[in-house]
Amino acid sequence: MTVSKTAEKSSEKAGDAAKGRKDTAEGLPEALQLGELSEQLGYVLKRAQLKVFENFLRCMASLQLTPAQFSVLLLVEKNPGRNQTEIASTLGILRPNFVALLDNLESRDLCARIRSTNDRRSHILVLTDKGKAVLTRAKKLVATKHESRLNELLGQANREALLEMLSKIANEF
Amino acid sequence: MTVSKTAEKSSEKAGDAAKGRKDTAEGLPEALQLGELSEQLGYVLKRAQLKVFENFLRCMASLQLTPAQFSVLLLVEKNPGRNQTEIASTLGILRPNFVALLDNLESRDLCARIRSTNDRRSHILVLTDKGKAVLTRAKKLVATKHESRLNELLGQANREALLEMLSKIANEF
DNA sequence: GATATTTGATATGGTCCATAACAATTATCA
DNA sequence: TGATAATTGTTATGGACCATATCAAATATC
Repeated sequence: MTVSKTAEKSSEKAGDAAKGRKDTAEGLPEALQLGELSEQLGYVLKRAQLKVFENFLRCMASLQLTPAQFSVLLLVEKNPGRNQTEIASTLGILRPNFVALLDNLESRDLCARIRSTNDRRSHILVLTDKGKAVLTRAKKLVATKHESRLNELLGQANREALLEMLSKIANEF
Repeated sequence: MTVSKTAEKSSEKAGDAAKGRKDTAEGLPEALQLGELSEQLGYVLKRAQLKVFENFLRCMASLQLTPAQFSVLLLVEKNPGRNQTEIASTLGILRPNFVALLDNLESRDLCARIRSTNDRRSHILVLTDKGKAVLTRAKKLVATKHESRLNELLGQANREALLEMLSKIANEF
């Protein structure tokens, strides 16, 4: 490691700062200043996304559905008769990585691969009855526990505005 | 794989749907319907975040800085004299995972670890002169190429509203 | 009918994230 | 003071997610 002269000087200053920094009366260390970080959209976006996914997983704990799995079920329900490539690509999932995800859903009898009679290479995806039932329950959980809490926090109008802006970024950026 | 009777029936329907589905005049396959997915905040949030990070990396290609590395440099600049644990934890990075990240920055002479004289267990973090210079250039790139494009897309007022809502989610959800 | 393309699948490597464990150092407190 | 606990940086390790190359079977193309 090499530190230039001025860097060494600033490091001495840093040491002094560390020594001189006062903790609060309760003995807690002073909180760090986020500074420009709190203005960086990417930073705040990432942290918000982590919080939302975290809460999603908690709400779905009883059904054991991850966001990715939930999105697959939703998309297959809305688009019956599509094959793996189509479903995976519209979700931004690469075909190789989609295989294990589907294996999981199929082993839990939530979804089924069916050889297409038109093109015997492809597998058509369908929700099983259990898959439909689970998805229905999942939607209810998301609506009542997850999205509703976001409405509380932001307000209905703001939530819609947020969704619109994020869609714009996702589609046009 | 087991499919219930009704699921089998719906799969037949799915097969028919696949057979009956018309492609566009140009021969392109019909686009899938996102349906409720486009209303799921988590889904849109994740996609927007990926786009923003992707653009960030493109803007920073000349400086070879990832979002995480940039955030470390920003935080160290704003909080000189803090140790690894403090910097890492406020960024949500676990101490073990912070080591390699710092090794990288230090090997590029952007940042330096300095043994604290107060507590000889801890390493105080400082930006080197090169680190300060690179960070200055990075900030300019982010402002002119990255954040400015978001302003174009959303408008200044909307961008600020978006940031506020995301902060609320990140901090209070 | 020979060649190219597509589909699902496997293998594999990279990155990020999380936990356990360790040596050195410091804090606690009997 | 001295034994014990806690903290700091670090290593090792495993899991989740993501990306590429490759393959056999099936289909498309010409």
